[in-house]
Amino acid sequence: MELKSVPCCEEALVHDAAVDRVRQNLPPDERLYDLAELFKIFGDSTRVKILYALLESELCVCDIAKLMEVTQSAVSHQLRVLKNSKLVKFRREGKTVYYSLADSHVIHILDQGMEHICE
Amino acid sequence: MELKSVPCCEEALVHDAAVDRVRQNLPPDERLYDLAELFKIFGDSTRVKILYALLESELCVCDIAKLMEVTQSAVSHQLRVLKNSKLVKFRREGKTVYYSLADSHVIHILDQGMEHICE
DNA sequence: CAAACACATGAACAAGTGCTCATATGTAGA
DNA sequence: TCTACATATGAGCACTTGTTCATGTGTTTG
Repeated sequence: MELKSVPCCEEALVHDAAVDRVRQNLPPDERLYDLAELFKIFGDSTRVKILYALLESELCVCDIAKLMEVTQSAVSHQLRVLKNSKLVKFRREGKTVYYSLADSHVIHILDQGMEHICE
Repeated sequence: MELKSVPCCEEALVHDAAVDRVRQNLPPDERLYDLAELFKIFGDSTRVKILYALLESELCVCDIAKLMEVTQSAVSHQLRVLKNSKLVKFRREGKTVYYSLADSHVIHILDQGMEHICE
């Protein structure tokens, strides 16, 4: 993508030093991209609700659907997203599949977010 | 929205207890919705990059645009989103507007996410 | 194997999002 | 007040996303 060469703030010399310093300490683009992808997963109320539900107890797809009052299909689609992002794991027992949180990072991320909300 | 009355998993009696318990400990829908809205803000690489930049130093709009190699307009739009969510604050000095992180919650949320990425 | 159940998945569509472009607002200086 | 600069904002558009509906896959039971 090309950028127009717009005249920028003229205190350039002063700010350039700060900009360069910031640029050097910035995580690589790819990592920032991955981080945004992760938060994107948490950025949907259906998925957040699923995660909070699994925080309490391991649950099968059907139970989650009942709990949330959405279709089994919708839940299944979202569980796939969560599974791909390694946020939940699952085990099969006969016909039913039980989902649970993959690790404690999920809890910590949710907690930090909640803390900001409840200021 | 109406839901089709689909026959659900038949161990209903067993699971219903778990479902009810989970339902009771679940945060209210509105809170879950707000939480998702918060994470949605972090779910964009442009905004995440802006936040990481501000983590180092207070910066004016133009510097951020230079740093990120995007247009001033794009930065300004995103800063508005961050401002509305109380994730950044700003101060005016003549023609230029300096932005900085609103509080330390932002840092903690980013950190928790990074930790999950870098597993 | 056939039937029933739990779950997964693909297509399609409506709603939301982030960018660009053009323009408006606010500020400082002549 | 006129001009230049820094930033903000509105409209339009391409792209993404979450849901629904229909159907496919996998498992158990008869």
